[in-house]
Amino acid sequence: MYSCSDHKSCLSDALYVADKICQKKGLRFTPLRKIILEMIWSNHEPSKAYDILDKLKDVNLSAKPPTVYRTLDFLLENGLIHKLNSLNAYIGCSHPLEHSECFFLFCQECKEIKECCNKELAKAINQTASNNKFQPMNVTLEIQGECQECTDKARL
Amino acid sequence: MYSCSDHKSCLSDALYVADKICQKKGLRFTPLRKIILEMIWSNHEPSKAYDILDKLKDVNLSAKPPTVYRTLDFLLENGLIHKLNSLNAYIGCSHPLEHSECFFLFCQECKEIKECCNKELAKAINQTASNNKFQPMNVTLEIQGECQECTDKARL
DNA sequence: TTTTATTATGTTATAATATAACATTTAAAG
DNA sequence: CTTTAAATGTTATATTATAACATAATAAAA
Repeated sequence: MYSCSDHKSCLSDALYVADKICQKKGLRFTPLRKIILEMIWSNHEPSKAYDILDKLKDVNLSAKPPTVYRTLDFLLENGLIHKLNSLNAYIGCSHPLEHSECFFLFCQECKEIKECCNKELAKAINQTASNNKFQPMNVTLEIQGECQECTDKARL
Repeated sequence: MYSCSDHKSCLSDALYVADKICQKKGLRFTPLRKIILEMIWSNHEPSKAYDILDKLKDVNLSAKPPTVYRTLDFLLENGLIHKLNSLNAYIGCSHPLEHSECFFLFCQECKEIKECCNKELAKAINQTASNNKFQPMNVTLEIQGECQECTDKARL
């Protein structure tokens, strides 16, 4: 799905923005937080907590689940990553702080995630909630399917 | 959130429809499947797999996780229940077979779920997918927040 | 600059959710 | 019937996540 011509810049941009945000909010972007965010941004696929833990053990032999989950919580709380509930996995946020409602397209073929934020859709969701006299606080919208590239490949 | 004046009829309707659907599809609506669907429909709150297992043990002492998960899989596959990914819980489908895309409102206060299916919203989602050249196959839309009744109560 | 408070991380243990693999039973089809 | 297929039983284990308490590192106050 992704055609980022230079993934290194996806990664470095994400780290740069994360650092900025932490500075602005007076939060500490510690080495642990940085390395885990780096791992999550190593590609555009969702990362599983225990896979992160395994990688982390290469660096820190004594890493344990709470090490990872605490860091994921920090990153989630500060909008630097998202949790994909339908996959029990985590993905870097491609535009932290810019909005609150993010939607996800997950290609079951190439396993890549695309974060797509669309005001029309957000509006439609809020309208639906409103029609039901419901005050939305947290929206999970995850669309699984197949991206164009994979559909094209399958046709060959 | 719910004001079903007579919940017994929610339950009996659901069981009746499930039975009909199984007949139509040539599937067996066994006692186990029926009792678990009944448990799920005992209220409008999401049911957790291990809570179902605990209840099931009252009836069948030797019930074990696969007993429950297999039955949940059957009910899911045949559109009789939905899984709420953001809660790791299950809820009865309020209109099996009538459509494929169901959205959920979950009130964090009263814990009730409302299934809300809205063509406009489904259209907006498909449009978003289409704009991203993406073929949707499975949509998870779960809105957590507060229902009117609970908001009103809090104001008193 | 030392002390104190706060935040982050380490560590042990366990909870909660879910599935694999194989055995047995039950019901359906021939 | 009896053979086959579907459902359920059973044992074991995988996967995901958190509670609770100990220690270390940093920041703030004195």
